[in-house]
Amino acid sequence: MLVQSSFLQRFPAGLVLIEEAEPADFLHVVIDGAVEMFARNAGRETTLSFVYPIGTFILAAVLKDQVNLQSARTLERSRILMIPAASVREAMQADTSFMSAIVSELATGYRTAIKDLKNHKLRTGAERLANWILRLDVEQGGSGTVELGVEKRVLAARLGMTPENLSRAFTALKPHGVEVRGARVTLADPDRLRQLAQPNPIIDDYTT
Amino acid sequence: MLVQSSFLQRFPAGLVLIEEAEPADFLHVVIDGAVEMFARNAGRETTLSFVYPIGTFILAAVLKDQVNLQSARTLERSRILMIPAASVREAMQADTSFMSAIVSELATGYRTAIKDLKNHKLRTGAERLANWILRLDVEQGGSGTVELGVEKRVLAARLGMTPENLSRAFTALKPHGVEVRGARVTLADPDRLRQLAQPNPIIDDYTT
DNA sequence: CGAGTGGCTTGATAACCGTCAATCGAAATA
DNA sequence: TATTTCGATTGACGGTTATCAAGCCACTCG
Repeated sequence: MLVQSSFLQRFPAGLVLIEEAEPADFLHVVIDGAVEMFARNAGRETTLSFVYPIGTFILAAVLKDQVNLQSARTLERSRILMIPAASVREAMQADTSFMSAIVSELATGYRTAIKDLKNHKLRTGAERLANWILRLDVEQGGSGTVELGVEKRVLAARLGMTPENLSRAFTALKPHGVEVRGARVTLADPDRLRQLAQPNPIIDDYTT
Repeated sequence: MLVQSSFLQRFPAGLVLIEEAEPADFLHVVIDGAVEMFARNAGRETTLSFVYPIGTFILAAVLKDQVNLQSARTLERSRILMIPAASVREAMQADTSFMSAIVSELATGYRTAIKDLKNHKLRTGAERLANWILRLDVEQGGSGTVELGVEKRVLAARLGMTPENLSRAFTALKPHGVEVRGARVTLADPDRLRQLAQPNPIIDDYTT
């Protein structure tokens, strides 16, 4: 029933999929590509998260039948599964294991948001960047060579700073063994960077 | 079963109930009093939220059987209902309507965290304070006279600033009709304050 | 090849915020 | 009443970040 009512859509890069303050009509599942969640207020804009396969967005708004708190745009060509909000709510009531999965997904998202809040309230921009790089290094095999994966201005918004400030943050990390060439970052001395970053398992979403 | 295994405890003011990075053994329900959720990192500390009756805390950690991301301390004498984590998880699987309630509570908490993140990334300290006061005014009847309800240094941590900076933020709001005397704030011209604050229903948790 | 484009970087400046130190003031205590 | 205490405030200063402007660089396209 869920699958019957939903449909798979292709979108080009840079397309706005949903707008904040609008009703959450569909639960979105990223099958392929990448999506940026962002929000605006009083002329300012910030990026709240990236969603990669297989990830969902605006689940909470769908469940509460409320408006989106965030907008979403594709970062690249993407395939998105769109499931009508009402179908999600019905399926949840009909299928306990599905509801259980939703609880798990919601709890994880909630905890990630809390971590992000701590990241922003308890760290400077350079520290957030250092931890971002260290996480990427772990995710990419710990070779000491890291691909940023997104444009720097997008990364800046994700880290809660301006592109100018991101440049300066990279410069500040240079004495700690961080070299940047385009989208590729090399770590001469990960331990020294770790000393600055002080990665914390209850803020940063990776182990070791 | 839930009620059988759980117990109601009284705590004095200022007592730490749970510590971050420790396993979530009990779901906590604030029956009476007030609780401050806070977190530390690298010598810094910040307050993430206040919990008043009837509110819960560390629900997500309990459900995922993981460690707390936040610490909790009482702001005043409080009565807390403590429910063993395993009981919560069992009851959830046994009772669909209970699980449904958990979904709702999780989704609300998730959305509140996102709002808070937007509040911090998209506003200055003075703007956050202005919106905080306007929300209190609405909650307290819209009379233009507002009780802060917590010590200023606690409020400062909640708003993500130092006590010194909170003092200066109050001073900055003076030209917008905000007068402070101790814990009581009076709004000479709420509309002028609103013009500065630009309250936004998808950031601030109140409706006009 | 050359001009244009867009992302990135750098510099100058100002706004914002944190830290340290001193002081104020109200409430509790002797 | 005098004193102590502690939260709140103020001033000075430095660190952090945003803004504005200019320049750099790689890539695209004519």
